[in-house]
Amino acid sequence: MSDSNGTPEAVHLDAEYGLAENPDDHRSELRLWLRMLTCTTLIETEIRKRLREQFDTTLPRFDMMAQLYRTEEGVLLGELSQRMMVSNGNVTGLVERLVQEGLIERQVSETDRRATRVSMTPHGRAVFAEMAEAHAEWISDFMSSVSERDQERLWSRLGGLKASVRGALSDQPAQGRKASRRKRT
Amino acid sequence: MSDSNGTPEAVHLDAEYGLAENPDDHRSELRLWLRMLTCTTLIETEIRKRLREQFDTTLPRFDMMAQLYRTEEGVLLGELSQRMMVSNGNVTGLVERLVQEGLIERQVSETDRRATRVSMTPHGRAVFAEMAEAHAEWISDFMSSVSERDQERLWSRLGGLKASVRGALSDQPAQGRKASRRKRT
DNA sequence: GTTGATAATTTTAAGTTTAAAGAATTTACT
DNA sequence: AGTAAATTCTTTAAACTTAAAATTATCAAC
Repeated sequence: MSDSNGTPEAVHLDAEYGLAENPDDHRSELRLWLRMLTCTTLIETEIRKRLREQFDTTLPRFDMMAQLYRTEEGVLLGELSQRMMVSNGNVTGLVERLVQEGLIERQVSETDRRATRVSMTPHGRAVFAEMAEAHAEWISDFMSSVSERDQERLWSRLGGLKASVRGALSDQPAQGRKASRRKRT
Repeated sequence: MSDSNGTPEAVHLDAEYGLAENPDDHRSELRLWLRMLTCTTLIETEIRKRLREQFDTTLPRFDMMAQLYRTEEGVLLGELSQRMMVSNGNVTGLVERLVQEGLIERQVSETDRRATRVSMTPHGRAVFAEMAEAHAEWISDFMSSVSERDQERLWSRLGGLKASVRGALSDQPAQGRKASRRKRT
């Protein structure tokens, strides 16, 4: 099995290694799960590498800026935590580093002094716009062999999967939050 | 918009927040990418939580044990790094912790004293078998609203995506490894 | 006006993760 | 046989990440 210059094709190991040999040992859900993990990790690893090499930044910082870029009026930290799907403590640290780089800024909420709203500085916007363009090109390139139609189908079916997961999680007993407060008539 | 007991449905924020409002600002590839991220993060977060609560362990440790479980004769550290899709340095640390827990053990390779092979202890196997069963049930439950047919389609199309990504990455210029060495006739 | 429950974020301790440098070993070349 | 290059893993420094406790603030109930 050779590529065009006669050398053996690279053999890639990843999270799916060894599944094909024992197909009955693994339910289809598990194989699907490992494939999702493999695909996202593959892409993430390459994005991380290119962000470091070309923009001297990290993937979590890029992710935070991406969320802030989409909301010009700024985002509360709690909301940022949810949108980035990371813990509050992690957000605090990331914000600190981006503030130090002059890319974002904090404002204490005028209506609730516990809350902090974070937004991008003009400088941050300019820097991010450049990274975002490159990032979009990379993603496009990664998916260049997948037809628009297949991408659309994947997007749609992953939406079904997402709803299934959300549904399964919401059937869990609530952990004593919000549901019992605010009894106002 | 209410669920069955009349309260408003929970509103979930995640990495896809804000995309629908500006569909033209984002290529389909980007939306697909963010959906993939959202799905995998959603599932990972819940698995992590249950592993901690029910088995007092962490997701990376579980992942390492899952790879070792599939290969009874043990795995070299470099190969483990590839199969787990994490760096060599990370693997070293994780191995150390699992060795300390008595779940896995190291053997220096007889044929190459640089290399270390890692395998599960009998105790580790027993512990992992239990976790693996629960884990498979969880994944099944998460995907319970997705038909077998749709899972099959997702698996297949994600395979196409994976190949596309691999292809895009292999078109990158090699970084001076193996390819330029070994001129032997 | 006071109080207890809740909310929003920070801090803490621990684990994970990366990239790069270092050490020991192996392999290829001369 | 000697040497240079490559390999395999460990160590290091820094960043990220989590869960839980702590701190500060808000708000509904009384």
